Amino acid sequence: MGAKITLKDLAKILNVSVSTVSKALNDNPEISVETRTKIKELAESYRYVPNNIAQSLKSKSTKTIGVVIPAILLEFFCKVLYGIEKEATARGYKIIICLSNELQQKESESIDTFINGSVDGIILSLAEETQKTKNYSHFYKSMNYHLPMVMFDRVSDEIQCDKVTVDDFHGAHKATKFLYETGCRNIVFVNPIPTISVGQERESGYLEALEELQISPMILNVENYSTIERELSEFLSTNKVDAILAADEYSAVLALNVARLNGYKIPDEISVIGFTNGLMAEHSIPSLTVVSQHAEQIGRESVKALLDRIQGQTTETAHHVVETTIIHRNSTKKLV
Amino acid sequence: MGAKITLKDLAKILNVSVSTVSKALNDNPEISVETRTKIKELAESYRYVPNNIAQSLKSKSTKTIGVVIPAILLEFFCKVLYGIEKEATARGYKIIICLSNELQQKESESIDTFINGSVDGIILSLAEETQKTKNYSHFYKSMNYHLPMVMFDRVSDEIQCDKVTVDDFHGAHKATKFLYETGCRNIVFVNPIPTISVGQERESGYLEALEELQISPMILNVENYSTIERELSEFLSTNKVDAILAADEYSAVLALNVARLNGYKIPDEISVIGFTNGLMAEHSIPSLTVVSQHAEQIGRESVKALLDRIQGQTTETAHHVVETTIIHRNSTKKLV
DNA sequence: GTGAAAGCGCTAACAT
DNA sequence: ATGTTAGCGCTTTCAC
Repeated sequence: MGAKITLKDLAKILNVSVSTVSKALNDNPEISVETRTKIKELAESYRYVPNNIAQSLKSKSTKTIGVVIPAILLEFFCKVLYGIEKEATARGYKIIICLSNELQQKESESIDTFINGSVDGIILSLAEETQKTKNYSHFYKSMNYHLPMVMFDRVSDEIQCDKVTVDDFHGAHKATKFLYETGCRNIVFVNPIPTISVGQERESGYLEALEELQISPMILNVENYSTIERELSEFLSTNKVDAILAADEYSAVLALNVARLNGYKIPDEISVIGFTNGLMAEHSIPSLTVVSQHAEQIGRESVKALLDRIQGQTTETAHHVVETTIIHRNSTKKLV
Repeated sequence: MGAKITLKDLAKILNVSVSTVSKALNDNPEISVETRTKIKELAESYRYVPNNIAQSLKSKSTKTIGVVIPAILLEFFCKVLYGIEKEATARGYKIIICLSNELQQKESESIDTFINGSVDGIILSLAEETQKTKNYSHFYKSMNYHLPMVMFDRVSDEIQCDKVTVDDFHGAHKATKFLYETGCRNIVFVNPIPTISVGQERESGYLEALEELQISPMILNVENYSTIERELSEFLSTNKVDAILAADEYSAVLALNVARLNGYKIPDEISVIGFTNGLMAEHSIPSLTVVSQHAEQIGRESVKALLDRIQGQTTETAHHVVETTIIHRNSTKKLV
C-alpha cells in the first residue's frame, strides 16, 4: 500500500485537530457548516478515503462475511455463492472466500483464518471428509469464539448453529411420486454421495415415497463417478427398471447416457430425474428433468440468517428450509 | 464478535506487561525461556488468537487480495478463481471477492471497496460494459492510490498494469489451421462476444490464419445467444460451410446442435471447434473439440504477478501470456 | 529480562 | 464550535 493520506495529514494542512476533521467528514453538526465544507473539499481534492482497517479496529465490526465452501467447481456452490454475494453486497457486506476442497484439514484452517477478527460471521457448507469422519472438533473451537455461523446444504445435527438446507427429503419424495404418477413402477435410486447428508436425505425421501406406494426399493450406491456407467449398465441388464432417480446432477447425466446407449428409449422405456439444475442437465440429450434446489436462494437465506444473528435479532438457532421444485424436461414422461 | 481475549487480558492475569506477552508469543529471545513457555501455555489455555485487524493496522499489510470478476456463473471465471484461491492460500493470502456482473458501476464500486486499505492488491477482469464503453475512469482513481493491480483475460491497453492473458490470437489461429489441415475450407467464425477484447483477439487470429491460407473469411457476429440458432441456421442454408469456429463455449454448443439438427453429419460434413474447456463442451453430443485456456493457470499466474509486485520484486509492468491448447474430441475430424 | 511508551488511523466521550 | 484525550489490539523502540 502506498503512502495514503490520513485524517492526520488533512488536519495538519488545515491547522485543525484530527477529531474536527473526522467529525466534519462524518457530517457531525457539532462542526460549523463552514469548516465542514472546507474540510470536505480538501478531503475530496486529496482523494481521501478512510482506512477501513482502522475503522474496523475501532468499531469491532468488519462488515465482512467469511464463506467456506467445499468446492467452487461444482456449479451448485457457485450459484449459492452468487446468492451470497448478491445479498451481502446489498446489505453492505463484503465476502472472503475459503475453499475446503472437501478436506477436513482445509476446512479447519479456513475457520482458523476467520476466528482472528477478520470477519463478523461465517457461512459454511461441510466438506465431504468431515461428513464422513464426523469429526467436528474444529467447530467446537470456533464456537468458543462466539463467531456467528450459518451452515447451509451440508449440515450436521451435532453442531448447534443456524442452518439453511434444501428440503432434499421432500425433493426426492416428490420426484419419486412424480415418476410413479407417470407410470413408472421400477424405480432405482442411484447414489454416488451416500456419505454426505444430502445424499442420505434424498435416499430417505425416495424410500418413504416407495413405502407409501408399497413398492420395493432398489438402491445402487456407487463409490465414484468413473464406475457408475459400468455398474449401472450391469444393473440394468439384470433388473427390470423403468425409472432412475439419481442423487446428483453428474450421476443423472451419466445414467441418462448409459440408458440411452443401452438402447432404452427415453423417457418411454426409462425415465430419468436428477438433482441440481445445472448446465449439464439443461444441455444433456434429451434434456434432463431435475429437482432444482434454488441454490441462489439458499445463498441469500444464509446471508439473511447470519446478519440477523450478527445484529442480534435472533435468539434460538433456526433451521431454514428451502423447498425444491421439479423442473420438467424431456427425460420424463408427461403427466396424463 | 464476542468478547475475545486480548494480549492485555493475558498480561493482567500474569501480572506482566503487554509487550512482554507480545514478545513471548512471538518467540522473541529477549524474553526468558521460562516466561515464554509460561505465557504460551496461558495463551493456549485461553485459546488466544491474535487480532488480525490490529496486526494489519500495525503492519500496514492485510495479506488479502481483492478479486473482481465479471461473473461467477461462467465456468471460466470459476476456474480462474479456483487457481487464484489455490495460489493465494499457498502463499498465505486470503481473497475477497466482488462481482461486477458485467456492469461498470459495480466494477467501480468494487474498486472503491478495495482502495480503503482492506486489501494489498487487486486482481481483476473487465466487465463487458466497461469494455464496450471504454470508460476507464474508475481505474485512474484506483491507480492514484498505488494499489497494485493485475488484470487478467479481459484487459485494456489503456490501463497500465500487470496483465495475464490467454493467447487468444494464437488459439484461434491454431484452431483455424487445424480445421484446414483436417480438410475444411469453408470455415465460419461465429462470434457472440465481438465487443470484448478476447472476442476481438480470436477474430484476429482467425482472420490471420485464413489470410495465410488464402481463404476468404466468413464472420457471423451475433447479438445474443437466443438468436444464434436462428441466425446460424439461416446462414448454413445460404452459405457453403464445412467448419464452424465459435468464439465461446455456449455458442459452440449451440452451433453444434444447429448443425446436427439441420442434418449435417458431425464432424464429417461440418466440424466444430469452440473456445473454453467446460462441462458443456465435454458433455455435448458429440463431445466438442475446444481451445482450452488453462483457466486455473491464469489464476495462479495472476496471483504470482500480483505478489511479485506487492513484494516489490518487479519494476516494469509485465504482460504474461498463457498459451492455449487444443483439446481434441469428436466434433472435429482426425488429422490424416 | 522486563516494561513503558509511542504509534498504526480512526472515533467519541469529554473538556474548553 | 473546536480541541484534548483515551482507546481499539497489536508491535517495536527505547529505557531500566
